[in-house]
Amino acid sequence: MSEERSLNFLEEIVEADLASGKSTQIHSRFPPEPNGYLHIGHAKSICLNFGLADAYGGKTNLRFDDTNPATEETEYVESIKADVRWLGFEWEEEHYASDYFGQLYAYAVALIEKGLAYVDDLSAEEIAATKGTPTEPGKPSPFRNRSIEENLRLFAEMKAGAYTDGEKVLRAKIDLASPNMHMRDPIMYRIKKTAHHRTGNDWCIYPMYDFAHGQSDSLERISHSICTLEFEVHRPLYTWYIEQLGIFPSRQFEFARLNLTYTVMSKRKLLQLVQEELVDGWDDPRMPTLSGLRRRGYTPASIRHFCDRIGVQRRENIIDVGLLEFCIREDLNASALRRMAVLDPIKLVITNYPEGQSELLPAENNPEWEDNGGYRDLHFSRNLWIEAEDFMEVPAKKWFRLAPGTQVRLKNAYIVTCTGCVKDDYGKVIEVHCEYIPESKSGQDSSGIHVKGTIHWISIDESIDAEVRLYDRLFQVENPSHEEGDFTSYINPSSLTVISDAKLEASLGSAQQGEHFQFIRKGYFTIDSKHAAEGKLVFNRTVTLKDTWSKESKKG
RNA sequence: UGCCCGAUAGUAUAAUGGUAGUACGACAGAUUUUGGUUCUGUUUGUCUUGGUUCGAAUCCAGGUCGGGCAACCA
Repeated sequence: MSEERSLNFLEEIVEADLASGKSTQIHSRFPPEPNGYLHIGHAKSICLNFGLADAYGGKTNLRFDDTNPATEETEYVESIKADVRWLGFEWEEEHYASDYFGQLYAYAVALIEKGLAYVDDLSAEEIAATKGTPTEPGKPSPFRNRSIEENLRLFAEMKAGAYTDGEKVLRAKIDLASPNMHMRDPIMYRIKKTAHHRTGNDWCIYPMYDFAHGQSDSLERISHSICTLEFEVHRPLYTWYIEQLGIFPSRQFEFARLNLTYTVMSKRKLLQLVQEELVDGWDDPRMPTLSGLRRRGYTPASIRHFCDRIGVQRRENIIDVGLLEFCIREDLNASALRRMAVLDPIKLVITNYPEGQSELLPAENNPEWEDNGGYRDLHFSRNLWIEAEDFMEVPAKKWFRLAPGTQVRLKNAYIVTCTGCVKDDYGKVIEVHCEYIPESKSGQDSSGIHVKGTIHWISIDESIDAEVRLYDRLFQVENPSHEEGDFTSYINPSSLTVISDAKLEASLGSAQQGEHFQFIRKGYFTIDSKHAAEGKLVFNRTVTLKDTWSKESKKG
């Protein structure tokens, strides 16, 4: 965070609250529901909550909003905790809304005793039908005026399991004519005879989110409860419960959720992609989940920087995924080791380099570092692999690479002059020929020749094989959710390309999971945590390098 | 035809009644043994109509457009 950076609206609120004494300490919380994996939209919320507390000397809790046992699982709890830690944050206290079930039940009883809640026997359909519409008031349930004693008895019976799912609910008695639909006698408790991931079969009634969230914040003394915009209309209800119960007044502030181009961000849609096997699980490297980004090779720092840069406001937004890519390139450019890898190999024969001869040439590990990050030795010989796309028999305009008669430098080695190529019976180029210039050796070049192009290469004798997985954006359109029809019909059919026979420099044979490499001129890569196995190297492409040539070549 | 929220370059985000700035992108150039990095420059913006004011992106009013709200989901 740079010093001259201006405050975002949440920081302004916090500073004002601290200055006025409204808050003495900032206490925030990240409140996920354990029913799915965290995605980059959650990262925005995490960075906001933890960042705010951090900046003002406060603390942040992790609280699982686990009030719906039907969809929640311990597996998700574990993945969420791992993802938050991976992102680089550690919470002060770990809580579960389910820890408050007893307290919440007591709160409900208190509201019944104040005549502010009643047990309703209407079915879900009947309640919906009598709720009215945004322009018409709702109609009271025939059970709305039950006595406090009867409500107390019925609610206790609900808790004791005397009724079946859906047979009765507990409703707050507020205002059926409210223009805010959430105030039209909202449901507080429903019967669900379902085992809960933490409380097992202790309960058969569960509080609704609206009856749990605000009180949970209050119980934890959360000073600033920040959430996304869609909960804005819930705020009056949240406040109503707090006031009627006379408990600590946490205050809620809403911000606009993150949207990213060429992907989807709703848990429902992400779940659909997983269930329909349109992707390889929640951690598919094309997914915007934190586990997917991690497997893809994104670093926690790059995601944190991204969240810093996108800012926070209350207006709907869609961030260009190019900004995320900029952030990871920025990070990896500074940290990743440079290595040579040929993804689409074609043979290059240096016809004037003696058969059987070879030499070791030093290559820098990272030109951004002091001393270039040290050097490793590259094996050089007569027969090399080069990238097929680095040769054009009929060169394009502004072509700096190999074509009959042109000169290029082989990175860290010699300048070569292309003398021609060999084709198969179908006219496909299968071999490129060239002659090297001995006095142009890298680091001791006395040739005086300046070439525009430099290409990467691998000595055929010393190369190793690997599978390389190239990823592109998952969707073909900027905003799949805004298109006609099912969003899955906009999936990019070439979002994954698997190369089974890439040629890598030998040093990559010892690559470890979690290490990041720049394959020179090709992009940033990391070991795939899922497909790599003993004796089988598999790399994921995190992101390509910025490619001004591809733009230039498209100009025609 | 209800209620709530919002509207600043292509995308985000500042300017808090006083010179519309920054980032990413795009474009042009320099440097470069990665068509990478780095550096320099250029381009594009206050939704609209009124009002208040010496002065409005900012305050007020009307309009337009966008988002949200009628789950026993969160």
